Amino acid sequence: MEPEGATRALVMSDVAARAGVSHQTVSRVINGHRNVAPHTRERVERAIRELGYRPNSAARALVTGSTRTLGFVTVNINQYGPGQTLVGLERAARAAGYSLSVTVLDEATAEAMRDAVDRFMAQSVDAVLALATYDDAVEALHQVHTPLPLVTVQSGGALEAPAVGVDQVAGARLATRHLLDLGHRTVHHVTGPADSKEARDRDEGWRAELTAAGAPVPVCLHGDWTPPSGYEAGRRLAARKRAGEDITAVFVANDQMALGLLAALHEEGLEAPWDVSVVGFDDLPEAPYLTPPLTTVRQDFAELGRRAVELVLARLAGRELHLQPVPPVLLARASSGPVPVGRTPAGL
Amino acid sequence: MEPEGATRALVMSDVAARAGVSHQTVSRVINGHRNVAPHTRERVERAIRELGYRPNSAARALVTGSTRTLGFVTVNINQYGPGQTLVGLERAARAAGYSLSVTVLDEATAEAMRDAVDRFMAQSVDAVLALATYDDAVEALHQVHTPLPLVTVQSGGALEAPAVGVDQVAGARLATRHLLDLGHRTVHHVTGPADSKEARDRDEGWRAELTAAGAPVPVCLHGDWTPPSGYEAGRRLAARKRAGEDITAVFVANDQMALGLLAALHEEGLEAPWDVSVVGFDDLPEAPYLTPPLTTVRQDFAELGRRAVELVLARLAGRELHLQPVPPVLLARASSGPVPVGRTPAGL
DNA sequence: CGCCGGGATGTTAGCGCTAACAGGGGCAGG
DNA sequence: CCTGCCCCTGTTAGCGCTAACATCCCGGCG
Repeated sequence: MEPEGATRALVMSDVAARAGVSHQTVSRVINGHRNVAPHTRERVERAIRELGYRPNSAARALVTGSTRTLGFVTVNINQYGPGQTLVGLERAARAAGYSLSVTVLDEATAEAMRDAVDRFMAQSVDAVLALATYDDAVEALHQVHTPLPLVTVQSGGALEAPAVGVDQVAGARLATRHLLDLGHRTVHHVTGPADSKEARDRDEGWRAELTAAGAPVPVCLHGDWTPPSGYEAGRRLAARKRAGEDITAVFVANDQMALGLLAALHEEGLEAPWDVSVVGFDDLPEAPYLTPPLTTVRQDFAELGRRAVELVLARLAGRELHLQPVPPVLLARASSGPVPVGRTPAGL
Repeated sequence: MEPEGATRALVMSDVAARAGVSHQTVSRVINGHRNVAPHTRERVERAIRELGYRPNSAARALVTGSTRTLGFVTVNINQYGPGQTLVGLERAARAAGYSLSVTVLDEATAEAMRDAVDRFMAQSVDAVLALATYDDAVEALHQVHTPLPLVTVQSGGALEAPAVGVDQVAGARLATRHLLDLGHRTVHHVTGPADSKEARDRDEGWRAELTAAGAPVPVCLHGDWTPPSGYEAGRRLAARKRAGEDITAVFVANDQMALGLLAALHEEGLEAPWDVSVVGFDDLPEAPYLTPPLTTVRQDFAELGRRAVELVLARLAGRELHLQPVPPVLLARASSGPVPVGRTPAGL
């Protein structure tokens, strides 16, 4: 047993010498080639173990052309969705024997995106995964002429590149349907930023469900995913309600804004679900503990990550693969209830 | 102008040929060596630009022994702190010309940690950054005999390895002091998980401040960072208060638990700050929009990331560097107020 | 008995880059 | 005008690995 504190880096020929074979045989063992005698294989494996040898990945990458690294670029990881997507992706990549190199964009501009992909190329990652919900980012991705396989996540198919995502439209319909089922005449909507495909998809789903139900489609309010913007929307909504507008249900495009909205409503003396029902999107860990617990739509990020990696590996293997969007799930909690007319909640 | 759609990867000698120099001169230009005639340098640079050439990082890594990649290993990135730390780190690493390879541990066990570091070694990253707030992780880090420079983040100096962190003790003292200054006789505390150094540091800071002020040190409640555990603590606290215990102020070890606690209190008919003052830790984006807006302690993760990278680069350069912990900041909001005796809040 | 085929192993040639040394031309000083 | 030095540039030799080819040995068959 060799002491593991190596003064000099171990190389393949050290293993070869110890096993009494050529370095090429060691290489064959490591790469699992057949045509190695069982006896030899075992001796080599023992030598590797005893020495604690690790193949040099740079040398390997140089000759094979693959670094077994995936690049992931995203914006705004401080939001729940991107963060969870990262976790899901990393887990899936690791399971497949790949490392994940991460870039967090400061801003969702075309230039920043191009720069990030550029860095990935320089780093010679095998493929790039991009969380591209913002149009700027998507556009930048369009412009990047790269021989690298590219898979976009949550881009809503806005790009011809292979993509995976959670079905945002379906999620929004779920939320809207839920409120309609509760007896609300219609549902108001607070959107995410207009340049986000995700936000537009949720808007579209909301609109579609309303139309399908023959409900009027109210003018919607606009936010930017952040709690302050939800707060602002809440104030405006409260004012409109006080002015006599018939507002009983609101679908907010994400939980963070819903939280801000709830706070504003509360300040204005309006309480969910009694005065107005509120549904969010994302299912933050905090959602069940808001006042009131927030009804919301959950996205399965682990599954999303798994599919993204699956897709990228398929492309790497030259296979074409088409994946259906991941279906979201509605979680009904206390923030949504029947229409406020003094009756106790009855329906569902 | 060459068309950039390359059928074959560009190599250094392509650039050399175009610029009419040897590949070594190209190398010199790329690596910013002096002793290159301005005229030549410019011609080479133009050729690089026109061809869109990018040096092959694997070849470079092979010969220099450096991949210019940093490995970052963390647990539980779905929490705000780790996520923000990642962002800060990535930003700082990128600014220094390094890439960040990320591993998210499924569980904070020694084995998982060892495995992660192992992978990093195989990947030949230049150094490893570890977010090691859990004892298991710290212990694992102890056991990992690696020639790789290792810098721990938020480990509270529990390891002899160089470390950076936000001063948790100071943050907890800030929170406690704030409540004491408001006139509370003492401050109760909901801790994080016992095997987290961060949690213990906050506990220690709370205890120290109380002792320094000559205030009694109540038995504390235990949570695990999650909203449900905070909720649970809130219920118990409410019960104790109803049972006649003198509870007027609570310092909760993080915002997520504080949120759960607030919800439980609300359910029990207790409202902050009227019935009890609550202070959290982290400053989630949601904190200002809770009901009531949460007083909390903010950690500067961007700065933390910067220092971590600074430290790791110093070690890589052979310099020894000792950095002071990053000071946290208290943000007083509506969830904390004077002792409840029927008076309206006055001070601050 | 010699030849052939195929499995096991060794040898050689790069992958694309940087480091170390070699050369060559200009300018100052003798 | 030559020497010597310095600045610039080119040439050569690897980094550690894998792929392709060469070699060897063995058994089977004509």
